Amino acid sequence: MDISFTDRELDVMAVLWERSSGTVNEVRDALRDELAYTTVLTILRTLEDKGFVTHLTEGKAHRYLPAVSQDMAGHSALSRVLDKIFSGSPELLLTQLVSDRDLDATELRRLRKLLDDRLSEKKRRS
Amino acid sequence: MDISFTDRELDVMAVLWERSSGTVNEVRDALRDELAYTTVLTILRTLEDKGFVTHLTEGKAHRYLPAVSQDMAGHSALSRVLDKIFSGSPELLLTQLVSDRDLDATELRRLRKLLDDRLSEKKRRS
DNA sequence: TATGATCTACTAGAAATCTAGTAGGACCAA
DNA sequence: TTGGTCCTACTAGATTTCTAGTAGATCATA
Repeated sequence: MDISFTDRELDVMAVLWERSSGTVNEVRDALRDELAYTTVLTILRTLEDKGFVTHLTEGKAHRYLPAVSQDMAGHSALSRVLDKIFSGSPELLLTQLVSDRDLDATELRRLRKLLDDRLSEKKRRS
Repeated sequence: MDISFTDRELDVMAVLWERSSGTVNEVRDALRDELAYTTVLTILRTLEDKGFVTHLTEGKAHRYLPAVSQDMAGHSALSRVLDKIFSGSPELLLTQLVSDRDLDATELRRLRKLLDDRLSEKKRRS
């Protein structure tokens, strides 16, 4: 299954993931750009059509919830970026990541630890 | 400057990056999907309109070249993915990366070395 | 020189995207 | 009970994306 969002849809999903759920107004307020109420509603309905969000009824309004996790979306997005832009090379991607954000030493060490843990876990299992 | 491609455009850019340049036919042959010659031409012209590729004239045909580097495109794509999907957290992104691809120990060590290098470079400069 | 192959330029149509307006229902306050 | 407010459902227009066809130029070759 391929999960992919248009730019606007991604803006909205980011809000829903961040706060776990949201009404039209909550999403609207959280968005950077000033969009009409109905515009945000339309985007949410489109996302619901595509199966990426669901909603509950809350009073007379709807509360929208993500129907796909950040992990799933991240998986799709990352594979696309990795394959098409970084020629499938995780090193290239990581290089870009650390230089882009100019990560500080603490952060770099955290990342390294992450790899260490992964390595020892791998060793243990083999 | 924000660099972003539609799905099809990205397919084409991936080909151009990989082989440094390409005629319509070369690109067409390299694409997974079977597209009409004129379809590929149209995509290249759109990309040229947007300033993402240029072309040279080669005989009666055109040879298209990327006008934006993989690095630049990668920077844009990664920031978007990082911000919107991984909440700006490089750890989350790296976690996804290593688990997605189930990288082997060699690869993991390579990535760790990359971080080590970056760390010592940082130390040296401070 | 006529013909076929190849290439670009132009055109086009369907679908998706992005934005927002209007209608109408429900609810609350005066 | 009427008027305002807030919400969804429906509708709609402009733009972009995706795909590809047609026309016309150019070049090689028979």
